[in-house]
Amino acid sequence: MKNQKYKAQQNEILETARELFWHKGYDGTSLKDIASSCGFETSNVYYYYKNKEEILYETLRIELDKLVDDTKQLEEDSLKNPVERLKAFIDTEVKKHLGEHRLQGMLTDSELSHLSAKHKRKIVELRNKHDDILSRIISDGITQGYFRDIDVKLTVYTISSAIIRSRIWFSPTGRVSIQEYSDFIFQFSVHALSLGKTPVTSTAPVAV
Amino acid sequence: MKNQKYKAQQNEILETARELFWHKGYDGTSLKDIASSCGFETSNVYYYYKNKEEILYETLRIELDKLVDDTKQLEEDSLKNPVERLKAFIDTEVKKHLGEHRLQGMLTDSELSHLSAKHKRKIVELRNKHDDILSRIISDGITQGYFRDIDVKLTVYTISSAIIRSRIWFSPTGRVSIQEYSDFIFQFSVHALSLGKTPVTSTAPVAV
Amino acid sequence: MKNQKYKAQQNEILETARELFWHKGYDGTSLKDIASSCGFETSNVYYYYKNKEEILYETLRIELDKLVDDTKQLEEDSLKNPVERLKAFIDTEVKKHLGEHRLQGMLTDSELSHLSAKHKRKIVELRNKHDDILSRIISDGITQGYFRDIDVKLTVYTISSAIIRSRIWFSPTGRVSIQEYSDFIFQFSVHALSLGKTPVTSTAPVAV
Amino acid sequence: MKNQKYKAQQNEILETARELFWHKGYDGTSLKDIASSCGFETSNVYYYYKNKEEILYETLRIELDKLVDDTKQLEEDSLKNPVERLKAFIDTEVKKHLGEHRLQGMLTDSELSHLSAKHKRKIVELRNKHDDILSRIISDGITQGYFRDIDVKLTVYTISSAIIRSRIWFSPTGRVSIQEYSDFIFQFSVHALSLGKTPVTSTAPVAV
DNA sequence: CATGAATGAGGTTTCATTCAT
DNA sequence: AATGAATGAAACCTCATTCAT
Repeated sequence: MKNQKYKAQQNEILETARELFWHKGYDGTSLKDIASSCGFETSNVYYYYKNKEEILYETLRIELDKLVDDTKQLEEDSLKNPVERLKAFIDTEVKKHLGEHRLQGMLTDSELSHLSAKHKRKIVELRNKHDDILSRIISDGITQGYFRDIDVKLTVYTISSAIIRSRIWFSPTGRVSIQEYSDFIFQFSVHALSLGKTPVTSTAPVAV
Repeated sequence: MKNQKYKAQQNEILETARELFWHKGYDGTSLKDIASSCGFETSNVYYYYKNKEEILYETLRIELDKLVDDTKQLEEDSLKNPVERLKAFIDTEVKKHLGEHRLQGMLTDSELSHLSAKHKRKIVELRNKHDDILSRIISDGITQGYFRDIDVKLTVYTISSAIIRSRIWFSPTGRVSIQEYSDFIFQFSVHALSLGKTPVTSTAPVAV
Repeated sequence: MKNQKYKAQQNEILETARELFWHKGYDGTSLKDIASSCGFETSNVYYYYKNKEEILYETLRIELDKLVDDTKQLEEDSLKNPVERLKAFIDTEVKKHLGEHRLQGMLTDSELSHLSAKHKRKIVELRNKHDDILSRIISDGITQGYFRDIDVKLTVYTISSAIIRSRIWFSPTGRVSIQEYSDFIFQFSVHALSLGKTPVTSTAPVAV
Repeated sequence: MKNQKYKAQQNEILETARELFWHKGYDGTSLKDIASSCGFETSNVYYYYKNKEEILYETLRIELDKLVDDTKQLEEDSLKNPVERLKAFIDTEVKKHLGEHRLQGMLTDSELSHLSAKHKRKIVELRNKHDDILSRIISDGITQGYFRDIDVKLTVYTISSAIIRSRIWFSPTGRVSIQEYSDFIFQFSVHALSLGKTPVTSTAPVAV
């Protein structure tokens, strides 16, 4: 049975790898990069992980596990109304993606090809489970009359894209705080989902 | 002076490289991959390009040049109203990203690190120029009373993210056509930018 | 289409590899060993062969092809009587195994496990084809009354073993010439296959 | 002074190593393979042996010691006549090579190169001692008129080869039992050593 | 205009070995 | 008596790049 120090080292490797994979991509990150960042030699990585692919898999799995965990309570429609659930969902996600322990949403896409068939299946499954949570919020909102009748899948993709890509341009030292950006995405989405006719038209400018 | 055939070959390499860079990333794409796809030997690539980095640079430069070209006419505020300009912008972009000659939006982010300092500066400059076009449309829309008062930069990022990431989940054989998705993004954005109070609230459900 | 120099280089690698595999085994031979013996760098080997396994396969395949080729004419029972065919077979084999271009019989056994499934099948097939030639000679000899009724398969194995293992102890500078050893094996075998009752018994010593 | 448990562990390592060396060769067997098969960690092997080479040496030494032990009584010419001694020798050897505790005759050849100079000398010495036992049986047989006048050394090599290589094709589940094969080799050899003129000629077929 | 041939750096991985515990 | 943790050498292999032809 592996003790605490072993698990701690595994964790450090994972954290380091995640950060590096994010910045330089899977192919662009060498095990030497990872090992050096951890302060030991390349070969020692193999004491903790079978190979590079396993590190990628663990990275992705843990990320998605956490994501699903943090949002799964929002699935229960009884708790709150869909608007509040949407707000909570976006808030959780944005903070996950931009906060201290940033999630590397991008990994989920381009790096999937490096996974073994079995691992890929597992990861896609988790990703779908996560998407389903947002889907449910949107469709509940439509059914219960909070949102207009809109394509649920496209909506999920659009909102997710905005959150995931925020990682690219968001700067912790910038003008906008994480909370402000979270609020922005929520407001943007909620306006987009608003009931009623298209509020602006291209032919007749609407006065203030 | 290089003749036409030379340029044609350069172009084929570039097109091929772009496609491969997109699918497998810069690090995941070898010059042999590119050469093989073009039907000749690796060493021949060096007759057309100095090195791999130059191919990446050209790939990015041309992409962004085209993007800027295709959208720069929308900058002139006199032509049409901002709503129409937004529609045209989104339409052009979505088609660029999802159509036959897909743009590799992703390149613009993670692959920048592979460029030399000089090349990086040039690419970032172009990207900013492109972002400015959308910025201008949004801010014109606000000034002229078409859109509500909203953070322009965040809006630009959000809309761009939705478009760029569409590449990841969009399937040409799927249920949704490119035109439909373009329309969806436009409607989504235009709702989000709509004037008036927040159309839904979390406390009072709006009846059907 | 690969030209002559390419094929010549491939051949040199193969010859070198064969010699090294024989002396040090497959696992004990590094590609650097092979490359160094050929006078170039390790990486250049990959210009000629896909990987190490392919070199092993080619080594074995060519050897066995040659063996089968050289002995297949002996299969035709019409030509000569089985005793002469046995003599010719043994002579060919011994010379193949001990002569200038020594065949590496040992490879056929222990190194099979390093081959891919497809390659292994091919090699075993060739080896069986070769064994069949000797089998046919023995069984023809029995049928035609030259040899006593003896287990054909065990006989084939026993004679083959003597020939193959000669590689281990035979010294070109030693007391015995290749021809003498070939004659010895033939005489030994022919006595062993002789008709009649067991010529010596353990209970009654046979006087001179 | 090392106690019994220590020696028992040493022995288990040796037995395991012997089996693995045989199946995969010295280079193809890792200390981890050996340790895992014994049920403990790699580093623990070093508590019992100085290094890998020592394990190989001990493996070979013990094998040959046992071989010599088991056959040395056959050396005394007074005991039985040479034919019976040959039968006993072959029987012992075949059973050693094919029985439960199979001897790894092959090791004696290709793996010698991994030994230090001192160890190599010792092993070759033991091998020669073993060969001498068979030599003595054959030469006694010739002197006492049991066998025809034949090259003793070549005979020893030929019979040994048949026995050693049996390991390669013999299958415990096959058609032939160990005892049957032992008898076969004995009969084959005894025929080969039989007195009298060559019992078959290539010119005049001998009728049944 | 293109290939042939080679190299050297670097990547992933394995493995014998060590040393502290 | 055995494990934990780490290392360094070396293995296989890939790849960008070069240069002669």
